[in-house]
Amino acid sequence: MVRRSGRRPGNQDTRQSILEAARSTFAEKGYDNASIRAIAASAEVDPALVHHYFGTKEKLFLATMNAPINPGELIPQALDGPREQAGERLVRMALTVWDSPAGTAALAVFRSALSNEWTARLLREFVVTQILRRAIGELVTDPAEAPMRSALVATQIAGILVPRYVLRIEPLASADPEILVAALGPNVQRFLADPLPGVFG
Amino acid sequence: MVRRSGRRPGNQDTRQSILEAARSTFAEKGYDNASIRAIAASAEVDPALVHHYFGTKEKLFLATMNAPINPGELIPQALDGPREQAGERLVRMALTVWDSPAGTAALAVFRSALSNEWTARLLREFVVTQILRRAIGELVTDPAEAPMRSALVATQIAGILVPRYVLRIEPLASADPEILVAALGPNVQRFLADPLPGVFG
DNA sequence: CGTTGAAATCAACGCTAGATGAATTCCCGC
DNA sequence: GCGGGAATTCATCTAGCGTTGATTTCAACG
Repeated sequence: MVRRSGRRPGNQDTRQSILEAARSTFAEKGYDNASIRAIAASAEVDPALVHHYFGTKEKLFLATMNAPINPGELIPQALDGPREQAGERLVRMALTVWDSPAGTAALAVFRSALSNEWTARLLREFVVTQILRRAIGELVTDPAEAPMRSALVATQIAGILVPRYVLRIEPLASADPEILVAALGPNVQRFLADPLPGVFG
Repeated sequence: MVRRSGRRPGNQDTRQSILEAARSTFAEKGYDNASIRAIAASAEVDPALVHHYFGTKEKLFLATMNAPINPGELIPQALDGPREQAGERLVRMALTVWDSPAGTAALAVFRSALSNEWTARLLREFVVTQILRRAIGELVTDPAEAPMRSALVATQIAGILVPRYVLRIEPLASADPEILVAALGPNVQRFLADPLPGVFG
């Protein structure tokens, strides 16, 4: 029997609209403060339907993050190019991601990680294994210095993200991305490759 | 009859111990996730007593932050000294504050601000009026450039605080303060006074 | 048709939260 | 030594949460 009887899984845009409502609600309020009931209301749907589709709140969160976050394609772009401008490329990549729709999902993870334990673990593992080791680590020549230099680079990225997307402090929140690239790129570059007296040696 | 309710003999520094319990609990869990019941338990006190002393949860939070946060004395220290090392002094000051007991309160505000709306407003106003305008603004020569330069400096400070105190990512979390001063001081200095091509002009 | 089974809703459970007001106990000035 | 008021606790109230199971609706099939 190829086709079974019964109602076709019709109108699948309900599932999709729940996902979208979840993504924006999680991004806005973080994991804990985003209630399933609020998500359901935002999708104009019964709360129980959310469970029907996604099971638990954790699974809904993971489903929300699963689609948009896929660093596999972006990272090579950041690595490709002259070494002296790697700093600028990293900043530009971060801003591009966070200004895109996928950035909403990233913001959700980030905001949640700051107040919830298991989402924090999620973010930490993702950042360490995917971003720091895989991307930034490649750009640092001396392996012994890689952990500290990667962490310092992360410092710069977090430094933009928090004021610009989480706290929305002006003039950073509405600054043109290229201005931030010009401002922060050299600092990132310094952490990647310049000698750091007082830190190493 | 077993003595269950009623006034406790001696030791009426209860109010103070509630404040301390509140401060550390807020710092650890943020505003929303810190329950009055947990604070009361940590102070070995009935939850209703917390309300008796402080009214609402918001008022308790404000009372908790009121005492320790008083930047009036610190800021002159950061301003005093050679202009070329102002960046390092700012970083050192930030780390000193956050490593002190008062830093617990600051951490509470900061962590709360990342997931809660009204505490975010609280932090924004405090940062903008007290820190940015009053302190960092003094160090920037061109007034037209002050807002952006101050914000960029704030970027650097936030960049250390989040990984070091909120997320506790190594090796930043346990790095010696002077190492971070050496690493980040020059970046801050650049934002304070160096020409920023691509940002201004 | 009638059957089927997914979509969607309803009503409720158990839990935790902040808040309230009455009741109880004790300190302190008189 | 006594009475008022502050300190402390108790028992609740209300509201919202995630979750569950029963129930209803309805398009697609034989």
